[in-house]
Amino acid sequence: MAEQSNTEWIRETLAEFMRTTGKKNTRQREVIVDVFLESDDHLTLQELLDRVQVTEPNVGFATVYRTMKMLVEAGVAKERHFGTDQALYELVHQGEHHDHLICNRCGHIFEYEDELIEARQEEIAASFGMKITGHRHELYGEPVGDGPCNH
Amino acid sequence: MAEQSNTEWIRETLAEFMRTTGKKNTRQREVIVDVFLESDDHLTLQELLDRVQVTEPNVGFATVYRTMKMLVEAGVAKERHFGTDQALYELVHQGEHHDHLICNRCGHIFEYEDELIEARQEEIAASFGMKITGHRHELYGEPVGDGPCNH
DNA sequence: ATAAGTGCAAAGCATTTGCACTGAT
DNA sequence: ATCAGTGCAAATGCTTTGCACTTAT
Repeated sequence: MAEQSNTEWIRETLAEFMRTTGKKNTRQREVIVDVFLESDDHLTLQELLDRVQVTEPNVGFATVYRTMKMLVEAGVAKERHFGTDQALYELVHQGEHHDHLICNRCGHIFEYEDELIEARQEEIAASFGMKITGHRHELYGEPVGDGPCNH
Repeated sequence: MAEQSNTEWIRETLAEFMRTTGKKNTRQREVIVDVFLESDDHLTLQELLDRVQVTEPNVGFATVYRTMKMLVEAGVAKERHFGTDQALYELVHQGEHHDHLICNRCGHIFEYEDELIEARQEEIAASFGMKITGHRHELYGEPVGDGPCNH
């Protein structure tokens, strides 16, 4: 299945990164990576820590913090900031790119991909003599009706 | 000129807001608003404070902080967060909307408006049964050539 | 008079770091 | 043996707030 192969890709990419940069394999990092891989969601450091501590109660916040930074550096995780000042971490899916639509009512995060917008961004940048190295596109909204949302 | 009339619009909108919500006019607020209006730029609270203190050395950080929050509430200022965790404030221009392209090399902030993207966002939201209440679109990039940029 | 505003300093809070100890290679 | 990793607690950095005093209405 696709999910399985992305997990494989992440593990391999990370292993390669760690080999190249001389990082060591530790029990803590293994657990953190496992927890992160198991949840295809947007998690705060605290949520990650809580889940890690189920297996390894002694792991500290700083270790999760540093490990997630490493995953971002290795290119297998992304750090996001939606409205709040708390960082959220999400898995990178090989070769994919997506942006986010956040429901104001329940906090649900939708993901979307749009070629048209991506292309348009490049044109805009070019019109200023620039090329894009990164971007951030977040939509905030609410359900069209006004019942409670079922996201 | 157009800039003059936007200043008028801001002053009137703000006066109306203050009247309606029972806020008082103070010397501090006048100076802060003047400083903010004079600079059509993206300013941190500290930068605003520095400029305010040229005229009114006793004004404190908290007053600038609270005044800018009020301006945002009144709809005449916007608070932005580009990359750093420091808030930047910018003037609202009546009836206008724009997004930003930030130069990684020199920090210059370009502003752009794109109907096509705006429309596309609505379509995307609609495809999830949502309507947009707000959005955030930031492009980060660098000059096409590799000389130093002259922004 | 009275309710809002101000300035200061302290509190919040998420993030980041210094350091002595532990553990992987 | 060596050097990276860990856990803790303390330090940051920006933002926010409590409080006693001041000022606009």
